[in-house]
Amino acid sequence: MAPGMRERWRTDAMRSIRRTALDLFDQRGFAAVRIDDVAAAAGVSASSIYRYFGTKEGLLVADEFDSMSEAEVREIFDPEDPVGSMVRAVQRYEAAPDPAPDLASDPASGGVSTAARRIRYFFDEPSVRQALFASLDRAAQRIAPLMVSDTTSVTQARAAAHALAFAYFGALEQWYVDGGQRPIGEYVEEGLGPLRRIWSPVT
Amino acid sequence: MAPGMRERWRTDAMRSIRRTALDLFDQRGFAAVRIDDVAAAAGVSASSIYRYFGTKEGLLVADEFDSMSEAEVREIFDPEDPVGSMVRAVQRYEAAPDPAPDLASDPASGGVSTAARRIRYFFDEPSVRQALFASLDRAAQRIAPLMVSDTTSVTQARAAAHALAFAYFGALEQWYVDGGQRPIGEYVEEGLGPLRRIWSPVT
DNA sequence: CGTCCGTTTGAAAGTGACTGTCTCGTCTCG
DNA sequence: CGAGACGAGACAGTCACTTTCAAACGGACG
Repeated sequence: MAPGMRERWRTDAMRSIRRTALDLFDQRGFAAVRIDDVAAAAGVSASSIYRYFGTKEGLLVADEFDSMSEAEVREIFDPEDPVGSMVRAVQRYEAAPDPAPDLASDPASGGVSTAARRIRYFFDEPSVRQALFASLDRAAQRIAPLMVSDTTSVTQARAAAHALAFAYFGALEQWYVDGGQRPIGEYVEEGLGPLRRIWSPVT
Repeated sequence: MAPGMRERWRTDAMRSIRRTALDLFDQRGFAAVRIDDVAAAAGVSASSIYRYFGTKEGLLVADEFDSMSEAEVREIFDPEDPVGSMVRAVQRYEAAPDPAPDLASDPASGGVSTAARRIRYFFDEPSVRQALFASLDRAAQRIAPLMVSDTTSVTQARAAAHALAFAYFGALEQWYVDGGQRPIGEYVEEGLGPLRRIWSPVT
């Protein structure tokens, strides 16, 4: 359970790098910022950034889902109520405080959480959008096996998993397009609501 | 209506380049083939390949949908029966002959249509898979507005469009994983079938 | 048939994301 | 405290992709 100093330092470094990168992206634009710039500003080497995040887009698209164990996935995702699971997941995400809540809020961030600031790139920056698709795809691959049942074939489970993951994306995009006035959860509930008619709790 | 020699030559060149690229990919693997190799083998410049296809993945992921007019999309996609539309679309694709049916079948191709040979890369090559996602995303963006109705909000339409497009992908992947024994149409029908309970013909 | 114009092509140089390898410093464990 | 494992930085290399520019080509018109 004790992670060891090494691992903890790595986690802290990753948070710091991501914050630095986000600040730079907001200032100069995603395309205009090079990995070297982020590395220099964060005080690490470019190699490390690739070790940590894999790609430039990885700085924005965190795969909390990827690092979850099978058990954790099962806990979050209920095959009996997939739509409700997604709604709860996004509500938890929305309510969750910053992974690195800064005591002294950075002037560049304007007090907005990094989670909220990242989302803009999901929809405006094509390459980031693509990376997000890849992330949703991986998530779908993980929940698909959980959906197989007596009444749901492997093919149907696979289709359903991708349908859920990307319908979720669609709802999120609409939330973004609308300027994020109403809470995200409502959009997911509204957008995915019709899917309850297929996989509803207590069928 | 007469396209002019220039345009026709361009179309022929594109077909030829794609065939050449596919042959090279099959021989040496996608990653091991450079754009320069394709250019040299096809007798064009690398610049032209980027002009024609945009990216290396574009050589495999053709966006017939992108080049369709609004009217053509409306003709193919029936908002009253979205699932049926997808099934019919894939059946048409499956039945359609090669865009460039070779009189003398290339020994490298083994008589398999280029359409069938391409699919392998959709699922095995990560970057191609991503490019396909982008293509499905664009398709979803186009059909989403068509799905808005009295009973379907903008949010629901957007979610539904992405759900349909990517559920389709899931069904296709299962078809591929199974080794493509049964026809694709059956997989799409099976995988997307449950969605009929939401948007069925003659509600 | 010759000429001019607009579009397209190829050539070439440049950019930057990403990879592989090596060495060195630092943490962990005995 | 020392041996070994492990991760970070430095560095060179590859290649997808972009931009620019001059030459070549097709098409319309005299």
